[in-house]
Amino acid sequence: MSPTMDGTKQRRRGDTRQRILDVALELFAEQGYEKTSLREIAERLGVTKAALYYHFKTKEEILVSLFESLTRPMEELIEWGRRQPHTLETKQEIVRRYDQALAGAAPLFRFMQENQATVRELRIGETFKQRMRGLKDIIVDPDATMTDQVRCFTALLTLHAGMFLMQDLGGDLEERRKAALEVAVDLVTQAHRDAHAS
Amino acid sequence: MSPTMDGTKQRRRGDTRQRILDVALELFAEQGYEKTSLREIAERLGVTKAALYYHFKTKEEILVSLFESLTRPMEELIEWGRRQPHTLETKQEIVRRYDQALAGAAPLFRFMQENQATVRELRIGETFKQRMRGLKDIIVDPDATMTDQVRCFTALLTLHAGMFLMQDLGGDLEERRKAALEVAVDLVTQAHRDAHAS
Amino acid sequence: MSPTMDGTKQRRRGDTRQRILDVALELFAEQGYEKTSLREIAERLGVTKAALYYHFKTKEEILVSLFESLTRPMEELIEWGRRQPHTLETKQEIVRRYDQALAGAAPLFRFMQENQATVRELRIGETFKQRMRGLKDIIVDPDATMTDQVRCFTALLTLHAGMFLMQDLGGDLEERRKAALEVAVDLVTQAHRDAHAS
Amino acid sequence: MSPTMDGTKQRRRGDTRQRILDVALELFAEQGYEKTSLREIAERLGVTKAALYYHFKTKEEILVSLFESLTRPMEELIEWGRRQPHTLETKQEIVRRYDQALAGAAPLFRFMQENQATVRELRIGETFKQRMRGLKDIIVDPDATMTDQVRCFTALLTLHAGMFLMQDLGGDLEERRKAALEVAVDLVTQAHRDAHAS
DNA sequence: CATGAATGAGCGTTCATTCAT
DNA sequence: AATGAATGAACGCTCATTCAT
Repeated sequence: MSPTMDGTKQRRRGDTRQRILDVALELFAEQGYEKTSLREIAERLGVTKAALYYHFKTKEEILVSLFESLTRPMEELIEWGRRQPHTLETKQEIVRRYDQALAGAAPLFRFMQENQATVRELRIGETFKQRMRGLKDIIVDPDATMTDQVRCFTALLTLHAGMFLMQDLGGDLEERRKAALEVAVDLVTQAHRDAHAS
Repeated sequence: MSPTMDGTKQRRRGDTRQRILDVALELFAEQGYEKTSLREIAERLGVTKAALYYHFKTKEEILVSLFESLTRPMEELIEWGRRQPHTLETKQEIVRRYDQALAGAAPLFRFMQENQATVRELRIGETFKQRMRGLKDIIVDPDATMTDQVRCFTALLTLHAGMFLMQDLGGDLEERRKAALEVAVDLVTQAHRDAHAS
Repeated sequence: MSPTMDGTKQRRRGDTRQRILDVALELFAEQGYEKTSLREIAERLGVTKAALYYHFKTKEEILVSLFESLTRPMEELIEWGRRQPHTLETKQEIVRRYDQALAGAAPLFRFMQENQATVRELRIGETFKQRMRGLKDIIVDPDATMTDQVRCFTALLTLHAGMFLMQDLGGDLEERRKAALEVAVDLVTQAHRDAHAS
Repeated sequence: MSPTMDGTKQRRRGDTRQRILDVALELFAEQGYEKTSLREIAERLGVTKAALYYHFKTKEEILVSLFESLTRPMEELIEWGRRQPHTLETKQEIVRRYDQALAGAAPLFRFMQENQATVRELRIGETFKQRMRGLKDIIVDPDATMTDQVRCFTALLTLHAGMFLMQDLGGDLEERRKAALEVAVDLVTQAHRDAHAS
């Protein structure tokens, strides 16, 4: 009965923590945070609730852990953006890279979008808000008119919507994402040109 | 003991139902649907939980009632839009009027936006989805390119964002709303022109 | 708008009390006492719960009233039986008449049978027990062997069973009742003969 | 802190599930199913309501569990009976053994008898009905006259009555049971003889 | 590394009942 | 003769969390 036996069960040794995260993300995204109980997560994994508490101190910590690992790219993007000159090219590149970051952690972002009320009261709420502010500061020119500021903000929104909300437009996901990216780049470009017009 | 006596208690006779709706909307918008308990609503009103059940069959019914009464203008807008020719002017007018509808029921729309995961599982979820689809069908030209379809969809999003999400842009609410409306109209216009270019 | 107008509503004037009893009996028999709520009774009648309280002091009183009016024949039967000589013919006649009494208030007796646990804690519980004891004293000879006493008791049971429990035996209700009556008479007769054998 | 310490608390380790069943049966039989609340059961055990839910999914499941474990002998009896020839001796033996089965789970059977209305709506209702049908099919000859079929059915009833209903006949329980058994055997015998008379 | 057993707080809901009108 | 509005108590159930083993 060595623990290294590669039976279906034993093979999983040590990655329980990751499996918890996987299942939790799936369920959080599907049903929301409050409607997903630890019992449900545990059952789907074939372990007991208490096992979850070996790996995480609270339910919220599971979410924090998911958030931190999955939004690393977004954080790096902001850091990168901060060091760039505020040129049009930078802004366009930010938009393109943010689109990538979104796609890379789609379930989490979907969750964040659909559970805003919940997230607001959680530790990650403020963190996320700051990230969005960081992004905004890069692509929004503070001297621009309010209208152009809105355009830039909307650009970010469009990317989110392209991933999660525009199913009614038909076409497949990739097509919609591509179009959304185009619109987003367009908005940022337009805002930039307005601001730097002679 | 005339019913017009303005005693703190007697004055309230008969309007309990409306007071429940008021308090519920306030709390739903503030904390979310699941985190708002009937106990909380009742306590804030100075009645017992059971009293709520005299006026509404379930917790969900309170929300349904709020939804139905507060989205009437949106419904009427869609009906009006359907009867109009699909001209640019109509689309612009829809956007303007939708902005009005949003402003008139801001707390509810904020609630809908921040509790999407919850709403999706509730009766009003599907209804709301259909409404949004209805709006989309009016301002989105089905023959347009995907990019222009996204532009129209984004226009609607921008209005929502103008009300709830753009606080970081500074300025006051009215300023942001005006700018958002401008961007929205612009997006719809651009999409329309693309589609009807020679 | 005279109250004597024979509109569907107005015609019922004054017999609401009886209509409550009718509906209550139907529901009590169908679903049991505890599972039948006053709300349900009121709704089915198209009145409010409070109206029930105009006619009856408590839920239990509705049942008491049903019981008292529907078991009058049983009471009279016992009074009659007490005045008769304890002959075989009397006993047989008691069985026959009890069969009639049962048939005349079948829903109530079904209710009593299926809700014994509940009835035991209600006011009518003791009353009913005394009635059964009264019946027993007439058809059971106190000097008889225990076996013969059981036979007589079983005779009564058989009648109940004939009305409510023997559906699995096939045939129609009348056929089963006739057979049950025959068996009951038979049991009483056998008990009597045993006791009076030389 | 050895688990064999006979402290009032420690001794109980691991048998909570059984203690729940014991207390539940006692209360269900005494007061009925609906009038017995989980709070009551928990309090009597010195645990919280939630503890019950660790061991059973629902209140109904407690009853199902009681039913299944306590009616095993009845089930085995039916299986045995089905494999026997349909002789008089078999039928008599079934009656005797059923008497034993009843005595072995008296509180449960008393509960089933006194809560028929409730049981009918529960999962065990149909199961129990099928069991009774199974028993009936063994001791009731389908070709017999309705009267003889009723006799056989009555035989089973008599056994039930002997355990629960015949307290008014005086004597002690054992005496009544013996007499009831005698009457039951007699009824079955009589039915069999009628059917197989030349 | 994980389980078994349990808790305390709370939830949405239902009920019989009351009472001023 | 009946309603509208409300209550207090209870119910079955679920949850995140704890802790000895």
